[in-house]
Amino acid sequence: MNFKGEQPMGFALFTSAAAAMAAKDALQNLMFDYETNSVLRAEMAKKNLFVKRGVTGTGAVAQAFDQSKRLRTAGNYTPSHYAPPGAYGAPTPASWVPQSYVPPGAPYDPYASYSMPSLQPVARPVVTPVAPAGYMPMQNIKDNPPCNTLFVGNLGENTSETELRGIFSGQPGFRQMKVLRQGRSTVCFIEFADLNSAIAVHNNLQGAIVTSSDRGGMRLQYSKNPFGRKRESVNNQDGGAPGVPGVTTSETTTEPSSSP
DNA sequence: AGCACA
Repeated sequence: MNFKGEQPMGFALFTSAAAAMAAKDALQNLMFDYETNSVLRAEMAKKNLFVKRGVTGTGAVAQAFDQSKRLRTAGNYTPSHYAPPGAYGAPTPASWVPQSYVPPGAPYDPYASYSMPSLQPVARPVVTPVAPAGYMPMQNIKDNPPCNTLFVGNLGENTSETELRGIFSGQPGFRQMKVLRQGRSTVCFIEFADLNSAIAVHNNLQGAIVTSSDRGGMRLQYSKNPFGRKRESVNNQDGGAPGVPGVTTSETTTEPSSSP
């Protein structure tokens, strides 16, 4: 290899430790330069990336700081502002780094207005109160019941299919993707192997920025018509009788052959 | 603010 000791490196912040580990495994040993046979090596960082959101509004570019450097330079550092690390697993006290910094009076929750009553209590990543780099706040007003296929909206007309594929094809459970051009906007369908994979991506990549799109973050919804699911006739065993579906009261129960 | 393909 050409590099000796001085190798380029980078850090990426994920919405949850689980998501970070999934990405790490997905990208591990990925060959990113076929000419030099350069292979990507991914590790969990020793410290969490501290991300500060720009103050100027929607177009502001997020800036990332090394948490350790920030701790060194921070003036009045009040640990009382830090919340317990929630679902990140019990960290050893020695290596514990404050995870959820809540700016006093300015809590920021990109998923604040998002609620899905029909969602089953599946493990959702703890929402980071500060937007990660590369994400935009995204309102997801109307959504469909969770299924294994995601609908991607808020994509500009010249959104690169290659970029979308790069974003989604590495996600756990990814099956296939279809891009649909609709005049001045683009939509995209992604099928996953199972419901949980779709839910994870729906939550983790909500509002993620697609560079080739000119509309900021993408909107992730569950598809109305999942991949490969034909509209199947539901269990209608009552022969299509209108009104009350076959309610069986104790009085009307018929014995098969009570007569001689 | 837009849901195709089987």
